[in-house]
Amino acid sequence: MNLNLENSKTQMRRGILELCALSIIARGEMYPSDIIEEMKRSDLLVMEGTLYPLLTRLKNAGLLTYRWEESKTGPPRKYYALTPEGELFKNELQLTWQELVNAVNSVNSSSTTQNIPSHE
Amino acid sequence: MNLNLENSKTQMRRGILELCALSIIARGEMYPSDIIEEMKRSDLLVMEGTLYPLLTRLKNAGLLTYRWEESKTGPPRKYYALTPEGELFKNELQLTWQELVNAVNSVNSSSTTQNIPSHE
DNA sequence: ATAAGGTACTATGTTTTGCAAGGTACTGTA
DNA sequence: TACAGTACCTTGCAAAACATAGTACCTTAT
Repeated sequence: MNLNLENSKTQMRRGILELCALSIIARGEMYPSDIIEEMKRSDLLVMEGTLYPLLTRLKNAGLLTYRWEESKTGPPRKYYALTPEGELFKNELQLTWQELVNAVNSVNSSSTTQNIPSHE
Repeated sequence: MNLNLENSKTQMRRGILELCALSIIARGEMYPSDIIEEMKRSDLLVMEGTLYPLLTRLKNAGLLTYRWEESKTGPPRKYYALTPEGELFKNELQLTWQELVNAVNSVNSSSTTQNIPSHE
């Protein structure tokens, strides 16, 4: 039951990666190493062992498709793209994310003013 | 392997509740039903079965303390308050949260401009 | 006194997911 | 053939949210 910052960060990442992967792929076809690079660029570290199962889940849910493409520097790559359903779901997730941000801001902002002076 | 909005919402909530609970308690002593009410007010639904174990974890980690207080309308209540360590940890979590928000915004914002015209 | 109903706290089992670690397979070079 | 690099995949573990059920205390009514 380790309660440290690293662990909390991991917990916060949950459910966010789904949205971020969809958002990044929405820019255009991408293969996993590209996606990892893009996330790194935004200070969102992702492990291979996280991303591959995630992409498989999204593909099985009909939100992504992929095509194989040969590479000159190694084995062939899976280039992912959004399906129409994926586009819809991405938009819903963005809305959900925005609502969550608002909720957290709301909880945190009211902490400064409220000190509830007790009658005395 | 259900991939629906409700599930994604739940996953996004993860790790946030810890921060929100600390933030709410930071306003002053609270007992669990109060906290649930406060969160509901900010559109952050929490189940009893989630909050009670969470508070226990935070207390065992030395971030919270509590005292019993009698109630006129039912059994005694556990009023929680932050320890100095809890205050510190709350601040760290807020920073972590802000970094995450920035990262997600960064990923989502660049989706409009980037279309990477390929050389041809 | 006892029963009923509400409030508050606790415990158990399931599910999901991030991550670490390890594995497979294709490519080019020495 | 051996190797290094790239890319993809799988397995097992741990943490946490939730549903559900249960315990305990208090007040009120019969």
